[in-house]
Amino acid sequence: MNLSIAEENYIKSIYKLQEGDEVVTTNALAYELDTKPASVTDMAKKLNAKKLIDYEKYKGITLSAEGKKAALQIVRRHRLWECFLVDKLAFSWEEIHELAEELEHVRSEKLTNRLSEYLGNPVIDPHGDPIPDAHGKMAKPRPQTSLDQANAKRLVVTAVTDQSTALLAFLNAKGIKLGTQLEIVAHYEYDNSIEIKLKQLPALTISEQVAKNIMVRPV
Amino acid sequence: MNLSIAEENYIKSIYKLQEGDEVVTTNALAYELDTKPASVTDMAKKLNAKKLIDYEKYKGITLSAEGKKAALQIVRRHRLWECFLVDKLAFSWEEIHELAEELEHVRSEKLTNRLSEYLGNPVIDPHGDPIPDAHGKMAKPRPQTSLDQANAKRLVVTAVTDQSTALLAFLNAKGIKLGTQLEIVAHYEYDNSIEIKLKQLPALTISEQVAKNIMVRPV
DNA sequence: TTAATTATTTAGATTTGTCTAAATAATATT
DNA sequence: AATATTATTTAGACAAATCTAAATAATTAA
Ligand SMILES: [Mn+2]
Ligand SMILES: [Mn+2]
Ligand SMILES: [Mn+2]
Ligand SMILES: [Mn+2]
Repeated sequence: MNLSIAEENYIKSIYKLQEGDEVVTTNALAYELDTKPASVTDMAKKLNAKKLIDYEKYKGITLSAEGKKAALQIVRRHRLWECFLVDKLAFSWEEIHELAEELEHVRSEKLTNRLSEYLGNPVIDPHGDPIPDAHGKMAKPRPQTSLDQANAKRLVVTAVTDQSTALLAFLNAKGIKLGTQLEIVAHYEYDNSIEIKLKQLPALTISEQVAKNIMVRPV
Repeated sequence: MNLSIAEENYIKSIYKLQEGDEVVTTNALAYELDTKPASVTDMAKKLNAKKLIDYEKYKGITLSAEGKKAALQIVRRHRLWECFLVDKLAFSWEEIHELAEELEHVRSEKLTNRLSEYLGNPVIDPHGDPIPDAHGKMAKPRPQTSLDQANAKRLVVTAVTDQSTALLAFLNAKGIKLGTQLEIVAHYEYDNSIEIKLKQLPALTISEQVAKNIMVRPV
């Protein structure tokens, strides 16, 4: 099955929006891909014909087994290139997504596997997301919660769910990265903002929106 | 000026066929790009409108100053990725062209320059071709001739002009690579084949076609 | 349960890059 | 110089991916 770049981007976005087994709606996919619902309907028909998704008029989209396999390969390439850019070329985590969005479309298993090997077969990418192996198997992520719902006091940052440059740049500015340890000092009921403290730094208050996108686990 | 992948491939092929200042013909470009002359005419009109080439009906194609600049950037990316694949991922020289053909279209100056730095700012690629720097400047290639026209006896391989997998695989099999030293043992007038001797190896005879594509210089 | 709203699909158009077949221009041959 | 051959361009078509505007289905609210 030879996929175009556009088809690959659709498959990957469907995978992302599925999160388990939820049906993906036309509008959600259009928003995610920054395109129009009419375009999504067109592509849905095509991917359905290619048996990469299950799609019926008005009933939403899910990946077929084959589509899921394809998605995992694309995600693998995306995340490996992100590792390369950070580990080898010293990019920072807010610059890499865009570049990986293009590099992921170079479809060579040999290249992908060599790259993985060269990087030491990493299992998480610079944003804390797991990297599928050559067979599409992914390490189950260790239990983690978003910072706004954490109940333990002492936490470590394990991932960031929103990968927009804006959020990542904000976290950079505040010294928050993967592995950063922090303590919750206070919850403010008024706007659900949270005061946290990083080692060696003065406490700072972050908005609910930020807290929702930082994943953490205890100690 | 934002170029599509197709436009970049055209620009690069025109650059390749120009070799100095020769006018590139419609048919030659069609052959090089494995497409049809009619398609070349269409694209020529477009690139001319974008001022990347000079083109007049029936008068052939040359790159404009801007087109040449664009070409050098693409060539730079192509050859840097080839270096990466060989030096870091242990690919051999006959496997890399195809992959670089895709990687070259990731248009990020920052990525390109970081990659160059990471590789130690190489000035020749795995096929012996010079790599333009960030400003498009290329080391002038040291004087070299094709093996079939060399008159010195003791020679060193400096480049390979035909980058087809077939030729490169042949050279691999015979132990000929960049930097290989060889001696010309005999010219056979009948078919212009050449007998050569590599250190520690029995002499071998290569066809005129092969000899034409191996570039060498004395000692 | 009808009416209003929202979501989705269809119809028809557009852009990009390609093609085939036919027409025309340039070049080579007699 | 006329003719044959080759090179190039044009005309018209097509596939992929997108869009806008209109139609229709599904959902929600009254
Ligand atoms: Mn992408
Ligand atoms: Mn990532
Ligand atoms: Mn290319
Ligand atoms: Mn090369």
